[in-house]
Amino acid sequence: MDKSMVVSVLEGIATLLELKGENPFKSRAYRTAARVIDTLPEELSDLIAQGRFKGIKGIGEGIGEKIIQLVTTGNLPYYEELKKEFPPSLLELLDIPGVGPKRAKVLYEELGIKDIDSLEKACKEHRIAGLAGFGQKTEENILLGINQFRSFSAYHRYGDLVDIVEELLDYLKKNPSIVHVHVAGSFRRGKEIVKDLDFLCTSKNPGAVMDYFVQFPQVRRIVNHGETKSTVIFDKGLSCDLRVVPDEDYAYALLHFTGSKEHNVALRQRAIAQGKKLSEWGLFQLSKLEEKPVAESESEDNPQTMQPQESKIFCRTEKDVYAALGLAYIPPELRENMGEIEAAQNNEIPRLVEWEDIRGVFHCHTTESDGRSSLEDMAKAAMEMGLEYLGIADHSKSSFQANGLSEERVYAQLDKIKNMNSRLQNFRLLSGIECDILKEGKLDFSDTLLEELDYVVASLHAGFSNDEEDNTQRLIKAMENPYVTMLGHPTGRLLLVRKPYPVNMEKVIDCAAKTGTWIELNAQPMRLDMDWRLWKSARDKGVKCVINPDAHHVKEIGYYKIGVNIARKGWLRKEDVINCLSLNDITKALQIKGRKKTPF
DNA sequence: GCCGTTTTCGGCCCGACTGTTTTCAGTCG
Repeated sequence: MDKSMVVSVLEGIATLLELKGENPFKSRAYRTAARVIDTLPEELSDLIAQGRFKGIKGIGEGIGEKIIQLVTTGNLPYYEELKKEFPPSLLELLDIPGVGPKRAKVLYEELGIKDIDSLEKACKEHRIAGLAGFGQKTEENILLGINQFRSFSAYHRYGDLVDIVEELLDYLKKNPSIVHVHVAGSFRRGKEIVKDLDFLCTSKNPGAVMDYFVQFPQVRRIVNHGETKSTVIFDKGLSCDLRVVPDEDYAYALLHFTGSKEHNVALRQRAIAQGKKLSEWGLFQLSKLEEKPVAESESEDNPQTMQPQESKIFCRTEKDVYAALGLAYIPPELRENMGEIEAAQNNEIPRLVEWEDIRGVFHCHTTESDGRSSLEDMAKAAMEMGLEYLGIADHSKSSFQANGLSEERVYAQLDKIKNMNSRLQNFRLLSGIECDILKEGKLDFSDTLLEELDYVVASLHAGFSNDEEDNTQRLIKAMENPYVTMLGHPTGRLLLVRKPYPVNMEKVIDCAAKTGTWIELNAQPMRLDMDWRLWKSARDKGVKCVINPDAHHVKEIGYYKIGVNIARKGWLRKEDVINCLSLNDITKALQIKGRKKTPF
């Protein structure tokens, strides 16, 4: 039993204890233990075998013994017994916003509700409002929560699909009868939310490819197993198609199945205007009708008296197809029919930023606040990834829930960073803070402290109201502070979980341009905030982007690559992204940035 | 269930918000 399985068992116990209404500190102890195990650099089995498992902070006698039992026997009777007390489907209810363990327990015990469907039914029959502690409003909110959950669960976050896409590509490439294979669809376009996966390959033996595809180990259900197209379902209801086409049609098919629909429609209209026809099966030159009249004898059987003749325009790559339409190559990320066709016609498609351009990142957390990796480990990981600098930005004191740093702890961390930097070569840790934006745009720390740091990320975490003007003014006020270098996750959205708080982004972007504040492209797969749809106009107003992983673990530093996808969707070039600057240049930029001269 | 310069019991992170209440419980971050 590996670490991640132990972590999920401990978290499962914590959830079940909450449902039971046990001492909340007991369930918290299990959550803490899960977190500690998740953070351990070593394998549990090694620690136990070498007798070094005792004495880890957060894991006492009780939980410690359970973990040992779990790791050595692969089973934990305590957990199995706990699970028997509630139907497994009851845990679904906790996914509904507004339903926590206490309410789930009451719903189950009083009304026998054990899954989302029965909860929805009870709401509609107004049986919820009568329960003690529940009212009409709660009933309405739960129903809204169910609708939200349902509408979101049909979609998947890009970042959550990266692994399975790579695994399936590797798997398909191992099959000798597959010549070319590519992921297409909205995943290839780098959309932050993806409904299903589309794969495309070429082969002379489609049947064998289809048989191989449906045997992919992650397949949970086969929906369709055809000759040239199959559909399967992975975990979490993720649907995935694979199509096989002849090798000579690959370019057209890849273009077609990459989309977007809107982009394809625009391309087809362009083709028609040029006397051509574009489909997934090819690009065809249509001959003029009068040149090829259909023979009279044939026309009697055919209501159409004229048959246009088609001749296929041979294209080996997508680039060839675009060229045949008089267009420069359009990268998949831009294919949203948002100006890319006009740009391609005028040869104005920019050279988009690539992840290899990134030289360092800001906004990373450590164990000092709510991160799960130490400062030392984060620095080491960043160096190993070939980055030149790593910005640390732990939470500020108002973020209690994230163990935000007090002034004293900020100064202590600053000293530690200076000390580490004195021993580092060709790499630098940058000292920063993710400073909470409080009511009325006040910052969580005084300017005196902020001035000491290399940079400041200002973020809104709590207390955002439903008043757009109020939220907007808070962000603006924060950006006007001369020590605020960048605005963190500007809209606060959590993809498929929480909508952005109401904020006038146009005003925020204008203020960023005016004050020279950088805007973050937070690359946490849950956030990807600011949205790609806003970047092009922000760029045109002179706003600089900073792609940050918002990493809470060494493994999350690499999230910046997902951020680069989004930056590309936002038409950003290397020169628009601040962290494409070398360590030398970033140091200079921070000297100006952190001490903005103009008072606002 | 964990922990200890408040040490073997008693506290454990804090505050906003909402909706339910008549002083507070549940949820969320």
